[in-house]
Amino acid sequence: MNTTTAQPLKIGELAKQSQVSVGTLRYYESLGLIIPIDRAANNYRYYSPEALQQVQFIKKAQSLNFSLADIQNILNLRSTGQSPCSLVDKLLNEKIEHLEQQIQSAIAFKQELEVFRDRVSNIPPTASSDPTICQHISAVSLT
Amino acid sequence: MNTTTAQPLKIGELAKQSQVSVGTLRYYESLGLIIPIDRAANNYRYYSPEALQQVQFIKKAQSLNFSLADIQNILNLRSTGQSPCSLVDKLLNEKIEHLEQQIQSAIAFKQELEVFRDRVSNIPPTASSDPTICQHISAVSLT
DNA sequence: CTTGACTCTCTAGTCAACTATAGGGTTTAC
DNA sequence: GTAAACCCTATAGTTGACTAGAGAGTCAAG
Repeated sequence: MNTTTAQPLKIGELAKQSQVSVGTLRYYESLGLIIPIDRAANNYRYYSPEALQQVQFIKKAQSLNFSLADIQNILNLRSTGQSPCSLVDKLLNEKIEHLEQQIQSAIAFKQELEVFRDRVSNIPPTASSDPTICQHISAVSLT
Repeated sequence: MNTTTAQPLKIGELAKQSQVSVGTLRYYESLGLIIPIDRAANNYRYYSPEALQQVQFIKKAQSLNFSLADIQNILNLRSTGQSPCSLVDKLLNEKIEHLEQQIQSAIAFKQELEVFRDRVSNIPPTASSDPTICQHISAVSLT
């Protein structure tokens, strides 16, 4: 569809484009997260251009606390005998729900930290070098 | 202030109340995250009741991707020579900012997963047992 | 036709955050 | 006054997610 002819990538190219090390890519493969479309006669890995998006998906999910095992459960369904749809659906619903909880939790925690910060910055200099500040810190903003 | 007389806790009690193992509490102490108010003659650790809140704070921060080192930076300021206020303020501002980014990112990712889920559940059964589903999965919802 | 940049496999090391175990002392309930 | 349940230190092991290194094959430029 694109004007640029989409050629298979060697691992080093995928690494550079995705900002993920070659070692990490091979590690991901060992977990079944990304699989090269081909191994040429020379035994080099060749990746489809979509692999780049897949790696970015992995990175994004990972930055949101998904473990590689989680991600594998989402991505690597080919091997399961059952129809993937209901499975994916279930998994995704769980993940979406969990994400929603995390968002709410993060919003609340951010507010707590803000209250905390404002409290701390209102403590006069003399008081703030008081060792008991730590007691305050530990007691503030902890619902 | 409370009607319940607040007595120092032994490590097992703190563990039970905070749902954190005794081993983990000792580990936290080794990092300087929680410090017992006292060591009795028997060498047992005794914690103030506020320690419970502190442990909950740690757990909450941790669930939001703060490392124990991060948390220690926030909590354990007693030892720094400089006034903690500006330091805490800086740290907290960074953390709040980062949390805000994570929230936005999580919201966006959640939406992506929802789109993804809806796409998957619209694939007819025959298609969904097609091995190429994985190609779709890897190509969908990956901004 | 060789040199340097790439690739391969396999094994081992690292770091964070725990968890478990050994070997011993203490407290509490009966 | 003893047995169970607790506490102590110190060390070692585990898990997840990598990172590094050895030893060897491959490809592209000059």
